[in-house]
Amino acid sequence: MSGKKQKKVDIVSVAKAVKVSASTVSRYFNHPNLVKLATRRKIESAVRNQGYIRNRAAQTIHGIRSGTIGVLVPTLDHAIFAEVVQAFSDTVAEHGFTILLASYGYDQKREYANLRKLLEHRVDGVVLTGLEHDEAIFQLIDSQNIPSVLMWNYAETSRYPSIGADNALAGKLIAEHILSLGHRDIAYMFPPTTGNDRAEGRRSSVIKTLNAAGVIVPEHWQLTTVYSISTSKRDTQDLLKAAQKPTAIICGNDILATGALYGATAAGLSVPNDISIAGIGDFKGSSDIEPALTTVRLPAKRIGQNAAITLANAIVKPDEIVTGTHCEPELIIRGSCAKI
Amino acid sequence: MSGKKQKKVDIVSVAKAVKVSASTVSRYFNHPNLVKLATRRKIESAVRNQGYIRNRAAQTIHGIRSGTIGVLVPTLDHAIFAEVVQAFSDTVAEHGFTILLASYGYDQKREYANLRKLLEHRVDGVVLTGLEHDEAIFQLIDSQNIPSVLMWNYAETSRYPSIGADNALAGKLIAEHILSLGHRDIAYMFPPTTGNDRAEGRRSSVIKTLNAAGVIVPEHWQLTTVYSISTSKRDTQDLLKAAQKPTAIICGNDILATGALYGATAAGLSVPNDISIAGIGDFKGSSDIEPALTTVRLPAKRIGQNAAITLANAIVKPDEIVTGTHCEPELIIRGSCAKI
DNA sequence: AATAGTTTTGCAAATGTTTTCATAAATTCA
DNA sequence: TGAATTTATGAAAACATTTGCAAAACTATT
Repeated sequence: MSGKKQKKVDIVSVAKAVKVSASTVSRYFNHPNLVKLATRRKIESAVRNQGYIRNRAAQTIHGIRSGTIGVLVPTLDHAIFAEVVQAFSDTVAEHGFTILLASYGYDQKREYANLRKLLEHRVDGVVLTGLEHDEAIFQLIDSQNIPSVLMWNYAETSRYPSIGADNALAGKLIAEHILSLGHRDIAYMFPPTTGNDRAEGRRSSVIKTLNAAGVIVPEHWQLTTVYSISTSKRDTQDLLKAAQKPTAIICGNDILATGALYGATAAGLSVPNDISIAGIGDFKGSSDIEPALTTVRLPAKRIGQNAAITLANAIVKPDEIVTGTHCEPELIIRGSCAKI
Repeated sequence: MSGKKQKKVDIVSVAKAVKVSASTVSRYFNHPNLVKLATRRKIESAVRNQGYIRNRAAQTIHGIRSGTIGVLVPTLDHAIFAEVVQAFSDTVAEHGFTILLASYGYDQKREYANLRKLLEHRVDGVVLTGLEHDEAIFQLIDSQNIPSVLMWNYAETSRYPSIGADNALAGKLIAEHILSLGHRDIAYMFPPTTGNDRAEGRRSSVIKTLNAAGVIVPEHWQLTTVYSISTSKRDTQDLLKAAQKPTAIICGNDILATGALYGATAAGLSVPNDISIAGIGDFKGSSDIEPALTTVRLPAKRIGQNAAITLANAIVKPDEIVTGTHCEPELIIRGSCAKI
């Protein structure tokens, strides 16, 4: 398009322009202090007006780091994952890495296939979402011996260092809070938990905490509801049609809780006077809804940042041992729950 | 870790195991029909038990496509961008591409720097978000002559083919709707529009449409509010304290509209009886809120998919000319607006 | 069994860098 | 001013592949 003939511009063409060897140009980029200031200046200007851009691919085959980190998430389409990825990406960018992102829609086969793709690109490290993955995935990563961390959930003994919140603790916090408000007739609503260790951790710990306090949730108050405001709204309305109503509903995440809130209102109940509703997550918007949602904050941003720092560090200092970090969930008391 | 000594596994080690040359193994991957079935079988098994993973970097320096597409978004932290990226990523994945993602927080300097990074990785194509970018960005892309598309907004004459919704049309649709309901005392609320051609397009077209109908919005009803439910809630409350109240508020996006809805309710007004509130975007949740939000749908998923198809096609068929696509915005009438 | 044609394979060069080693140039010091 | 250092540069090998060309190994045909 432009007047200049589209000549291939590489390190050699830059070198030629400066009348210097390719090695020197290479050094200009990688060990600038080894090249004389005057030469550096000349190279700089040649680079500029040829529009030369370094070729990471060519560097990578020397065993030099690719400068990419593979990120595997189930989906970006949940605000909370988007937030984690955003924080992760920003933070690794500060360390000079770019992320290769792949999402697998909770499908293990796709997760494995995506991981292979990332490895073909010789990513310097990998982040997985959640603690549990197909054994084949772990083995594949092991075989490439590149650093890897698990983000979002935390457990002291996970296959790789984990950076995240302890979901069981989150469940415990909210259950204890509801109990402390005097509730005994409690319903709960969780998303389907197969292949989703995060939701499952919360769920079982809510149940355990309630049971420990002597509260047994009758079967028809144990709802399983897909991740959607409209579905949880409908399910809540149905639940509240019965003569026997719970005085509180614990929801597995804030989306479900938002739906439950709408559902309760639609059923003619006042929140929190007639019924208390609690979520888990503290999603964006949860504090703005009317009444504001009592929930447990899972610090997405902090998790993303910490995971990024941990992984970036593991990459540049391969000999240090890598440890996980617990990003504590925190009970956030707002208006949607009240004393009975 | 395993018993096998961590031998470097490359195409050569696979070749050795099969007693065949590296070329043949290479062909096994790239032109399988050129290698005898029996040999193919043997290679396959060697690949499997050595755990060989192809090295895209080594291919890439031969001018072969890298199989990556660079995606530049202002942020992932708005549901709507996350949705676009998700759809884009899923769709290009079907064509064998992986995305290199970089976000720049609406900062042009960072956008440029990120673009350079992506180019260093020799992405096969680039998507930018929105129509307007620094001239340096366009020039950089031009100089590398790789295909590029603009996504999210649509304009017939954009620097690169654009795939998205016409934001001016979206603004027109909602303004016309509000006018058609008989409103004349109209306020509007937009995010700061500097460096955000999307919001600006909507804003000016709302103003134009209102003016054309003889409606002039007084200065104190022209609100500029940052993208946040709580801020727009507060601003709306303030606005509605005055004796003179508008009968409708047009909001630049659904987040602001949601806040406005809360604000109106908090100010003791009933929506839509006392005041109508309209948004733009049709974000997830907009249909679930009470009352459900009247808005204009910007088909994020469709945009992402179309952008992906367009770019993937431009990459594999470099000679075809590439055209943009308008993904029509659509007026969605729900409960938050009523006849005056 | 010889020839012609086809299919399969290997050799070697090429890709764009980095790095080691050696040499040349510049600087310091006596 | 020359030797001893130090600093700056270049030549060539290396990295993991792909590919054009030519040779080898088959098949088919007579």
